Amino acid sequence: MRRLGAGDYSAGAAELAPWFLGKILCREREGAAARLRITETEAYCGETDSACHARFGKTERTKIMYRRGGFAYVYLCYGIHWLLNLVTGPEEFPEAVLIRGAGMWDGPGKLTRALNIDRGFNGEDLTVSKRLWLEDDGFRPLYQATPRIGVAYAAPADRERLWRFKAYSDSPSAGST
DNA sequence: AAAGTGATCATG
DNA sequence: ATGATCACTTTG
Repeated sequence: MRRLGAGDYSAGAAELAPWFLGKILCREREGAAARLRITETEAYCGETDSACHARFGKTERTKIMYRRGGFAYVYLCYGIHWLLNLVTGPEEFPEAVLIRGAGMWDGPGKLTRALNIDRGFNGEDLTVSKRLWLEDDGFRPLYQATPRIGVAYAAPADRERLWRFKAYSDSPSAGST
């Protein structure tokens, strides 16, 4: 069991999104740590990705995406849901991976609701945080890649990219090594 | 199928 | 200051 460090977040989002599948999302509160295996992710890849929040450049909201990988990017979606993203890549490359499902929760909004993750986690450094981090226990699930959800506004080429990754199983016994 | 919800961003 | 937009969820 190993906490992910800055080096683990240094590749691009499209490469890391499937790699995050099977990693363990750890949320500590009131002395107890919830550990949920990540089952679904999506990659958002920089200013040239017309589905990415950074498509209009660096703003107050997106500036966290321009930091080095390993920070959390948390934003409010549709006025209701806080969505958790993992910033990836080197400084000044605004890429991030949306966590769409983990453990028993499918849906990015349900997950953050269950874990009490809100705007207070935006900018959290997951490589050192005492309340939110990722661990690797070696499990690598099989997965399928599909187009991303909810990006109808993006250019056709970006809509079609297979940047959504879903594990077939969150149980080590049913997956590969 | 469609509403509910409010931060964010562009415009004035 | 105002209006359009939106990486979702729930209800019918």
